[in-house]
Amino acid sequence: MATAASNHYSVLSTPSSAPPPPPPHAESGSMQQAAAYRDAHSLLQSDYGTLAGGGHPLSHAHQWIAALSHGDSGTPWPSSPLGEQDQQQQQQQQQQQRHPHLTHQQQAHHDARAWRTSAAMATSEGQSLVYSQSGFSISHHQQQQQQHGGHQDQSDEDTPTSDELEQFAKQFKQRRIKLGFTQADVGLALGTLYGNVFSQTTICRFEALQLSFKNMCKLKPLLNKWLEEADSTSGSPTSLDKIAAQGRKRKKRTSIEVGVKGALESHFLKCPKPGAAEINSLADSLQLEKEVVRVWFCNRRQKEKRMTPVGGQIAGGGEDMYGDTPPHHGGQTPVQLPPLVRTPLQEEMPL
DNA sequence: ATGCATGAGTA
DNA sequence: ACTCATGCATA
Repeated sequence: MATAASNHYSVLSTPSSAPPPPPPHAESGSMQQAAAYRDAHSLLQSDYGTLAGGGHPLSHAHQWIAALSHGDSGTPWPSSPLGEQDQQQQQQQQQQQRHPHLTHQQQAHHDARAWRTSAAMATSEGQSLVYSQSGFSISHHQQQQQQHGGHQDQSDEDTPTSDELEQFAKQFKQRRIKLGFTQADVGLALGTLYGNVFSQTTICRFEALQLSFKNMCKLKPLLNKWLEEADSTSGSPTSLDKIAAQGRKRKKRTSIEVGVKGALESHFLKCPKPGAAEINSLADSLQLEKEVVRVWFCNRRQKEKRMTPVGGQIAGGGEDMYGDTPPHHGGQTPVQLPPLVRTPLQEEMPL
Protein backbone atom coordinates (compact mmCIF):
# COMPACT_ATOMS: atom_id res chain seq x y z
CA MET A 1 0.00 0.00 0.00
CA ALA A 2 1.13 3.41 -0.66
CA THR A 3 1.60 5.50 2.30
CA ALA A 4 0.25 8.96 2.48
CA ALA A 5 3.67 10.48 2.59
CA SER A 6 4.86 8.90 -0.56
CA ASN A 7 6.34 12.09 -1.75
CA HIS A 8 9.99 12.06 -1.27
CA TYR A 9 9.81 15.74 -0.96
CA SER A 10 7.36 15.81 1.81
CA VAL A 11 9.38 17.97 4.01
CA LEU A 12 6.44 19.85 5.21
CA SER A 13 6.32 20.03 8.88
CA THR A 14 2.92 21.60 8.82
CA PRO A 15 0.40 18.99 7.87
CA SER A 16 -2.27 21.58 8.20
CA SER A 17 -1.62 22.93 4.78
CA ALA A 18 -3.48 20.80 2.37
CA PRO A 19 -5.36 22.97 -0.02
CA PRO A 20 -7.93 21.02 -1.96
CA PRO A 21 -7.21 20.95 -5.62
CA PRO A 22 -9.41 23.47 -7.31
CA PRO A 23 -11.47 22.45 -10.28
CA PRO A 24 -9.07 22.50 -13.16
CA HIS A 25 -11.75 23.43 -15.51
CA ALA A 26 -12.16 26.73 -17.12
CA GLU A 27 -15.10 28.84 -16.30
CA SER A 28 -18.12 28.82 -18.44
CA GLY A 29 -18.04 31.32 -21.18
CA SER A 30 -14.58 30.85 -22.46
CA MET A 31 -14.83 27.21 -23.08
CA GLN A 32 -15.91 26.51 -26.53
CA GLN A 33 -13.95 24.09 -28.49
CA ALA A 34 -11.51 23.89 -25.72
CA ALA A 35 -13.98 21.94 -23.77
CA ALA A 36 -14.31 19.36 -26.42
CA TYR A 37 -10.63 19.19 -26.76
CA ARG A 38 -10.02 18.56 -23.16
CA ASP A 39 -12.96 16.33 -22.88
CA ALA A 40 -11.64 14.03 -25.45
CA HIS A 41 -8.46 13.74 -23.55
CA SER A 42 -10.16 13.06 -20.33
CA LEU A 43 -11.71 10.06 -21.85
CA LEU A 44 -8.43 8.60 -22.74
CA GLN A 45 -6.56 9.58 -19.72
CA SER A 46 -7.33 9.07 -16.17
CA ASP A 47 -7.58 12.14 -14.14
CA TYR A 48 -5.43 13.15 -11.32
CA GLY A 49 -5.79 10.03 -9.38
CA THR A 50 -2.19 9.24 -9.38
CA LEU A 51 -1.30 11.91 -7.05
CA ALA A 52 -3.95 10.97 -4.66
CA GLY A 53 -2.64 7.61 -3.81
CA GLY A 54 0.56 7.63 -5.69
CA GLY A 55 3.33 5.56 -4.34
CA HIS A 56 6.49 6.69 -5.93
CA PRO A 57 9.19 4.13 -5.77
CA LEU A 58 11.60 6.78 -6.72
CA SER A 59 15.05 5.77 -5.91
CA HIS A 60 16.61 9.10 -5.98
CA ALA A 61 15.16 10.78 -3.05
CA HIS A 62 17.96 13.03 -2.25
CA GLN A 63 19.37 15.60 -0.07
CA TRP A 64 18.28 18.54 -2.08
CA ILE A 65 15.01 18.51 -0.36
CA ALA A 66 15.91 21.79 1.14
CA ALA A 67 14.28 22.09 4.43
CA LEU A 68 12.94 25.51 3.95
CA SER A 69 11.56 25.99 7.33
CA HIS A 70 12.10 29.63 7.67
CA GLY A 71 9.85 32.37 6.40
CA ASP A 72 6.95 30.43 5.11
CA SER A 73 6.94 27.09 6.70
CA GLY A 74 4.11 25.08 5.43
CA THR A 75 4.35 25.69 1.77
CA PRO A 76 5.43 22.41 0.35
CA TRP A 77 6.57 22.20 -3.18
CA PRO A 78 4.27 19.65 -4.67
CA SER A 79 1.29 21.63 -3.63
CA SER A 80 1.02 23.44 -6.85
CA PRO A 81 -2.48 22.62 -8.01
CA LEU A 82 -2.09 24.48 -11.21
CA GLY A 83 1.09 22.75 -11.94
CA GLU A 84 -0.65 19.46 -11.93
CA GLN A 85 -3.85 20.36 -13.51
CA ASP A 86 -2.28 20.89 -16.81
CA GLN A 87 -0.47 17.67 -16.76
CA GLN A 88 -3.55 15.61 -16.89
CA GLN A 89 -4.13 16.41 -20.47
CA GLN A 90 -0.67 16.15 -21.70
CA GLN A 91 0.33 12.63 -22.19
CA GLN A 92 -2.81 11.22 -23.58
CA GLN A 93 -2.44 10.59 -27.22
CA GLN A 94 0.27 8.18 -26.43
CA GLN A 95 -1.83 5.11 -26.54
CA GLN A 96 -1.80 4.44 -30.17
CA GLN A 97 -3.40 1.16 -30.83
CA ARG A 98 -2.34 -0.53 -33.96
CA HIS A 99 -5.75 -1.48 -35.06
CA PRO A 100 -6.78 -1.34 -38.62
CA HIS A 101 -8.43 1.95 -38.09
CA LEU A 102 -9.42 3.62 -41.22
CA THR A 103 -9.93 6.85 -39.53
CA HIS A 104 -8.60 10.11 -40.69
CA GLN A 105 -6.58 10.84 -37.66
CA GLN A 106 -3.07 10.01 -38.30
CA GLN A 107 -1.58 10.02 -34.94
CA ALA A 108 1.85 10.85 -36.07
CA HIS A 109 4.85 8.85 -35.19
CA HIS A 110 6.09 7.41 -32.09
CA ASP A 111 9.67 8.26 -32.30
CA ALA A 112 11.21 11.34 -33.65
CA ARG A 113 13.85 9.32 -35.30
CA ALA A 114 11.27 8.08 -37.65
CA TRP A 115 10.12 11.38 -38.90
CA ARG A 116 13.51 12.77 -39.06
CA THR A 117 14.62 9.91 -41.13
CA SER A 118 11.81 10.23 -43.54
CA ALA A 119 12.34 13.90 -43.54
CA ALA A 120 15.83 13.38 -44.68
CA MET A 121 14.70 11.78 -47.82
CA ALA A 122 11.87 14.03 -48.52
CA THR A 123 12.17 17.33 -50.11
CA SER A 124 11.76 20.17 -47.78
CA GLU A 125 9.38 22.40 -49.54
CA GLY A 126 5.70 22.90 -49.47
CA GLN A 127 4.47 19.41 -49.71
CA SER A 128 1.93 17.96 -47.45
CA LEU A 129 2.57 14.37 -46.79
CA VAL A 130 -0.26 12.54 -45.30
CA TYR A 131 0.28 9.36 -43.49
CA SER A 132 -1.99 6.69 -42.41
CA GLN A 133 -2.21 5.23 -39.00
CA SER A 134 -0.17 2.44 -37.66
CA GLY A 135 -1.08 -1.10 -38.19
CA PHE A 136 -0.67 -1.19 -41.87
CA SER A 137 1.96 -2.46 -44.09
CA ILE A 138 3.56 0.80 -44.82
CA SER A 139 7.02 -0.32 -44.18
CA HIS A 140 8.90 0.05 -47.38
CA HIS A 141 6.65 2.17 -49.40
CA GLN A 142 5.27 5.14 -47.68
CA GLN A 143 3.21 8.23 -47.85
CA GLN A 144 0.22 8.72 -49.98
CA GLN A 145 -0.07 12.34 -50.49
CA GLN A 146 -3.30 14.11 -50.59
CA GLN A 147 -6.24 13.25 -48.52
CA HIS A 148 -8.90 15.52 -49.75
CA GLY A 149 -7.24 17.24 -52.57
CA GLY A 150 -7.18 20.88 -51.87
CA HIS A 151 -7.12 22.26 -48.43
CA GLN A 152 -6.81 21.22 -44.91
CA ASP A 153 -7.86 23.50 -42.18
CA GLN A 154 -5.15 23.87 -39.73
CA SER A 155 -7.21 25.74 -37.25
CA ASP A 156 -7.68 23.11 -34.63
CA GLU A 157 -8.41 20.04 -36.54
CA ASP A 158 -6.36 17.36 -38.16
CA THR A 159 -2.73 16.71 -37.66
CA PRO A 160 -0.58 19.40 -39.10
CA THR A 161 2.59 18.77 -40.92
CA SER A 162 5.82 20.00 -39.56
CA ASP A 163 5.78 22.52 -42.28
CA GLU A 164 2.52 23.90 -41.13
CA LEU A 165 3.72 23.91 -37.62
CA GLU A 166 6.70 25.91 -38.53
CA GLN A 167 4.50 28.26 -40.40
CA PHE A 168 2.19 28.67 -37.53
CA ALA A 169 4.93 29.12 -35.02
CA LYS A 170 6.38 31.91 -37.00
CA GLN A 171 3.12 33.63 -37.52
CA PHE A 172 2.27 33.19 -33.93
CA LYS A 173 5.40 34.82 -32.75
CA GLN A 174 4.92 37.76 -34.99
CA ARG A 175 1.40 38.40 -34.01
CA ARG A 176 2.20 37.93 -30.40
CA ILE A 177 4.84 40.57 -30.60
CA LYS A 178 2.68 42.91 -32.57
CA LEU A 179 0.03 42.65 -29.96
CA GLY A 180 2.60 43.43 -27.39
CA PHE A 181 2.56 40.23 -25.43
CA THR A 182 5.46 38.43 -23.97
CA GLN A 183 5.87 34.72 -24.03
CA ALA A 184 5.09 34.66 -20.38
CA ASP A 185 1.90 36.57 -20.95
CA VAL A 186 0.71 34.04 -23.40
CA GLY A 187 1.48 31.20 -21.10
CA LEU A 188 -0.57 32.79 -18.42
CA ALA A 189 -3.36 33.72 -20.73
CA LEU A 190 -3.71 30.16 -21.82
CA GLY A 191 -4.22 29.27 -18.25
CA THR A 192 -6.84 31.84 -17.59
CA LEU A 193 -8.57 31.11 -20.83
CA TYR A 194 -8.55 27.40 -20.95
CA GLY A 195 -7.16 26.28 -17.69
CA ASN A 196 -3.83 25.28 -19.03
CA VAL A 197 -1.04 27.39 -17.74
CA PHE A 198 2.24 27.30 -19.51
CA SER A 199 5.52 28.87 -18.78
CA GLN A 200 7.52 31.27 -20.79
CA THR A 201 9.82 28.43 -21.53
CA THR A 202 7.21 26.39 -23.24
CA ILE A 203 5.96 29.24 -25.34
CA CYS A 204 9.48 30.04 -26.28
CA ARG A 205 10.19 26.50 -27.27
CA PHE A 206 7.05 26.35 -29.27
CA GLU A 207 7.99 29.39 -31.25
CA ALA A 208 11.40 27.99 -31.81
CA LEU A 209 10.04 24.58 -32.67
CA GLN A 210 12.08 23.05 -29.98
CA LEU A 211 9.42 20.67 -28.92
CA SER A 212 8.63 17.25 -30.15
CA PHE A 213 6.33 17.01 -33.08
CA LYS A 214 3.58 15.64 -30.98
CA ASN A 215 3.94 18.30 -28.41
CA MET A 216 3.80 20.95 -31.05
CA CYS A 217 0.60 19.53 -32.38
CA LYS A 218 -0.97 19.60 -29.01
CA LEU A 219 -0.06 23.15 -28.27
CA LYS A 220 -0.96 24.58 -31.60
CA PRO A 221 -4.70 24.62 -31.17
CA LEU A 222 -4.39 26.28 -27.82
CA LEU A 223 -2.10 28.96 -29.05
CA ASN A 224 -4.21 29.42 -32.07
CA LYS A 225 -7.18 30.17 -29.95
CA TRP A 226 -5.29 32.55 -27.84
CA LEU A 227 -4.28 34.30 -30.97
CA GLU A 228 -7.83 34.75 -32.04
CA GLU A 229 -8.87 35.91 -28.65
CA ALA A 230 -5.95 38.22 -28.34
CA ASP A 231 -6.36 40.13 -31.52
CA SER A 232 -10.10 40.21 -31.38
CA THR A 233 -10.20 41.60 -27.91
CA SER A 234 -7.30 43.90 -28.28
CA GLY A 235 -8.47 46.01 -25.45
CA SER A 236 -9.94 43.84 -22.80
CA PRO A 237 -8.89 43.34 -19.23
CA THR A 238 -6.51 40.50 -19.28
CA SER A 239 -5.33 40.82 -15.79
CA LEU A 240 -4.87 37.71 -13.87
CA ASP A 241 -3.27 36.75 -10.69
CA LYS A 242 -0.22 34.76 -11.04
CA ILE A 243 -0.48 31.65 -9.09
CA ALA A 244 1.66 31.82 -6.10
CA ALA A 245 5.02 30.39 -6.63
CA GLN A 246 5.72 27.13 -5.01
CA GLY A 247 7.51 27.23 -1.77
CA ARG A 248 9.45 24.13 -2.45
CA LYS A 249 12.93 24.41 -3.59
CA ARG A 250 14.34 22.39 -6.36
CA LYS A 251 17.73 21.09 -6.52
CA LYS A 252 20.13 23.75 -7.48
CA ARG A 253 20.93 23.68 -11.09
CA THR A 254 24.19 21.96 -11.56
CA SER A 255 26.50 23.78 -13.81
CA ILE A 256 28.49 21.36 -15.81
CA GLU A 257 31.75 22.73 -17.00
CA VAL A 258 32.46 22.86 -20.68
CA GLY A 259 35.21 20.35 -20.42
CA VAL A 260 32.96 17.90 -18.71
CA LYS A 261 30.24 18.59 -21.18
CA GLY A 262 32.59 17.73 -23.94
CA ALA A 263 33.33 14.46 -22.32
CA LEU A 264 29.67 13.72 -21.94
CA GLU A 265 29.11 14.59 -25.55
CA SER A 266 31.76 12.19 -26.61
CA HIS A 267 30.22 9.42 -24.64
CA PHE A 268 26.86 10.29 -25.98
CA LEU A 269 28.04 9.79 -29.48
CA LYS A 270 29.35 6.41 -28.61
CA CYS A 271 26.60 5.34 -26.37
CA PRO A 272 23.55 7.53 -26.03
CA LYS A 273 21.92 5.15 -23.66
CA PRO A 274 24.44 4.13 -21.08
CA GLY A 275 23.51 1.59 -18.52
CA ALA A 276 23.60 2.19 -14.83
CA ALA A 277 27.07 0.82 -14.65
CA GLU A 278 28.34 3.08 -17.34
CA ILE A 279 26.71 6.04 -15.82
CA ASN A 280 28.36 5.21 -12.60
CA SER A 281 31.80 5.01 -14.00
CA LEU A 282 31.24 8.09 -16.03
CA ALA A 283 29.98 9.99 -13.08
CA ASP A 284 32.95 8.81 -11.19
CA SER A 285 35.50 9.85 -13.72
CA LEU A 286 33.84 13.16 -14.24
CA GLN A 287 33.20 13.67 -10.61
CA LEU A 288 29.55 14.24 -10.97
CA GLU A 289 26.63 12.76 -9.21
CA LYS A 290 25.21 9.79 -10.90
CA GLU A 291 21.86 11.46 -11.04
CA VAL A 292 23.30 14.42 -12.82
CA VAL A 293 24.83 12.23 -15.43
CA ARG A 294 21.71 10.21 -15.87
CA VAL A 295 19.60 13.29 -16.30
CA TRP A 296 22.09 14.77 -18.65
CA PHE A 297 21.72 11.83 -20.95
CA CYS A 298 17.98 11.95 -20.73
CA ASN A 299 17.95 15.57 -21.67
CA ARG A 300 20.41 15.01 -24.39
CA ARG A 301 18.26 12.36 -25.92
CA GLN A 302 15.28 14.59 -25.77
CA LYS A 303 17.17 17.22 -27.58
CA GLU A 304 17.75 14.87 -30.41
CA LYS A 305 14.08 14.38 -30.68
CA ARG A 306 13.14 17.97 -31.02
CA MET A 307 11.82 19.25 -34.28
CA THR A 308 14.85 21.41 -34.55
CA PRO A 309 17.65 19.01 -33.85
CA VAL A 310 20.85 20.20 -32.38
CA GLY A 311 23.85 21.39 -34.27
CA GLY A 312 22.85 19.82 -37.48
CA GLN A 313 23.34 16.16 -37.35
CA ILE A 314 20.39 14.47 -38.80
CA ALA A 315 20.16 10.81 -39.18
CA GLY A 316 19.95 9.61 -42.69
CA GLY A 317 20.93 6.03 -42.42
CA GLY A 318 17.47 4.67 -42.66
CA GLU A 319 17.83 2.82 -39.45
CA ASP A 320 17.61 4.43 -36.13
CA MET A 321 20.60 6.27 -34.95
CA TYR A 322 21.30 4.13 -31.97
CA GLY A 323 20.55 0.74 -33.22
CA ASP A 324 18.99 -0.46 -30.07
CA THR A 325 15.53 0.48 -30.98
CA PRO A 326 13.28 -2.48 -30.94
CA PRO A 327 12.75 -3.12 -34.60
CA HIS A 328 9.48 -4.24 -35.89
CA HIS A 329 6.87 -6.23 -34.20
CA GLY A 330 7.26 -9.20 -36.38
CA GLY A 331 4.07 -8.58 -38.22
CA GLN A 332 3.14 -5.10 -38.88
CA THR A 333 5.42 -2.24 -38.98
CA PRO A 334 4.01 0.58 -36.99
CA VAL A 335 6.10 2.90 -38.95
CA GLN A 336 4.31 6.14 -38.92
CA LEU A 337 5.72 8.55 -41.23
CA PRO A 338 5.63 11.87 -39.74
CA PRO A 339 5.98 15.05 -41.62
CA LEU A 340 9.09 16.41 -42.92
CA VAL A 341 11.51 18.71 -41.43
CA ARG A 342 12.95 21.84 -42.71
CA THR A 343 16.32 23.26 -42.32
CA PRO A 344 16.44 25.38 -39.22
CA LEU A 345 18.39 27.81 -41.21
CA GLN A 346 15.33 29.55 -42.38
CA GLU A 347 15.00 32.62 -40.31
CA GLU A 348 13.00 35.63 -40.90
CA MET A 349 12.09 38.70 -39.00
CA PRO A 350 9.69 40.87 -40.86
CA LEU A 351 8.75 43.24 -38.17
C1' DA B 1 16.92 31.34 -24.95
C1' DT B 2 18.56 27.21 -22.59
C1' DG B 3 20.43 23.99 -19.20
C1' DC B 4 19.44 21.02 -15.73
C1' DA B 5 15.40 19.11 -13.14
C1' DT B 6 10.83 16.96 -11.82
C1' DG B 7 7.16 13.70 -12.34
C1' DA B 8 3.55 11.06 -14.52
C1' DG B 9 3.07 7.40 -17.35
C1' DT B 10 5.08 3.28 -19.46
C1' DA B 11 7.90 -0.64 -20.58
C1' DA C 1 14.98 3.11 -15.66
C1' DC C 2 13.22 5.47 -19.62
C1' DT C 3 10.35 8.72 -22.27
C1' DC C 4 7.86 12.86 -22.63
C1' DA C 5 6.01 17.24 -21.41
C1' DT C 6 7.12 20.98 -18.92
C1' DG C 7 9.34 24.49 -15.93
C1' DC C 8 12.61 26.92 -12.56
C1' DA C 9 16.71 29.13 -12.65
C1' DT C 10 20.19 31.04 -15.20
C1' DA C 11 23.32 32.57 -19.03
